[in-house]
Amino acid sequence: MVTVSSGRRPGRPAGGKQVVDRELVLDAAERAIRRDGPLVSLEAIALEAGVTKPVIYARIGGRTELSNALSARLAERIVQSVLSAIAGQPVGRSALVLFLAANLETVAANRELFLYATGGSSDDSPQRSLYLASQSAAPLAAQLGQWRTATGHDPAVAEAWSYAIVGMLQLTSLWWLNQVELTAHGLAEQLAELLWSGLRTPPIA
Amino acid sequence: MVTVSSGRRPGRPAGGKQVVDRELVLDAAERAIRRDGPLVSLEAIALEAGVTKPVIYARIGGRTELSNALSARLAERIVQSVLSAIAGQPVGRSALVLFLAANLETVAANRELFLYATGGSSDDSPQRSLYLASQSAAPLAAQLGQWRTATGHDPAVAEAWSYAIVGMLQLTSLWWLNQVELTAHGLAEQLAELLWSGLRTPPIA
DNA sequence: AGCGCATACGTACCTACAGTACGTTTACCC
DNA sequence: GGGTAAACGTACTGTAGGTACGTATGCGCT
Repeated sequence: MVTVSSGRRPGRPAGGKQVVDRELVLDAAERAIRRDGPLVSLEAIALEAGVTKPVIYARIGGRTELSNALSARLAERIVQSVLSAIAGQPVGRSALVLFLAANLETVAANRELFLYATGGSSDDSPQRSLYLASQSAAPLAAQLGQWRTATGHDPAVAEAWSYAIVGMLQLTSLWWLNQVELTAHGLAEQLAELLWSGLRTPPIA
Repeated sequence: MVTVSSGRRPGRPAGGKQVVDRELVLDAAERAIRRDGPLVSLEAIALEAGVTKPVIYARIGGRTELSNALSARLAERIVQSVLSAIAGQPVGRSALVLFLAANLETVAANRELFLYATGGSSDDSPQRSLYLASQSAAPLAAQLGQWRTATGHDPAVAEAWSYAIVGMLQLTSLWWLNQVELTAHGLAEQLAELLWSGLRTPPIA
């Protein structure tokens, strides 16, 4: 591909202000990902933002940081959505369903971004995947630990359990997004059944 | 980097036999990954195998297929390890612990390969991640469905549950590999507690 | 007002790597 | 013994991440 000319001439732009700030770059990156899939190039993102690559590097700092920033965005959307879904609800199975459904719906609403975040780039993505997961897992672990203590149980399992639940949601979402024969609520019910009651369901007989 | 000269001259090798076959290429790829991390180049793998890139393409067929083949290898090792661990065991919590521990131990024994398989490359890795997961999830779903039916429950949840369990193990493994303050058996116990009894643990009081 | 320095860019380049066209050597078969 | 197929390395192309450098504008200082 020929080098993209951005239509502007070199030099500081008239007005003395930055043409785009960090948030606008991330917005452009999201649009580019939605349009071109998880494999977008930095140049395509820069073009979408109306600037050139060095500006991306000045605002964000390379492909790794871009991936981290976008993953953090998605994680925060999920956390916010989940928090508002279970606000005021007593701990219990129905709250768990709300938690799971809110998570699934947010993922579906940010489909391309989710696919990008879960392994789209070429970086040390195991590390990033873990980083993304920890953003969701950390608040969950805090809640879980607190609840375990309140009900008289050992809170030591909270961290492992939170990663377990986040991992369960991650892969299940990926699977779900490629099959769609199930509503978010339907899948949330199935997962809630496993998480709340466990495999140890006694025989009907 | 300069083009790697492999020491051999062009032309069909004396003896008329292939210098390396598909399995040897995959072995070399594993060694290269163990040595250089998940970001190894195809050239480095070719060098490790003692051949050049076009041979890799002839045997395997590009980066995507290489990733798939390596992921399939890991998946099969995990499945085999798990099957031999629970062979002859009655369904129950202790069998679940064995299942989880065998899974974790195999992942730990193939650390670099696992990191490579869970997002190391630059391809459509969401698809590959799902492909890898399905290799573990499919047999699990069959067992789960069978067991659900045998105990008089709806087997429709089996597929979602199997992906849930595999995803749980995937992310938990990733987290565990970066912290190591827990034995495989210890973590397996914590996960078994969640999976077997669920969150609905009644208050002690 | 005019001069210098910091700021905010785009252009053009370098490098690395996936993927491929082509030539070269050996084996096999009639 | 000659021709074809198999097996392989060399050398190239395209693309994408990352960077050095030149250029135009704003701002403070004299």
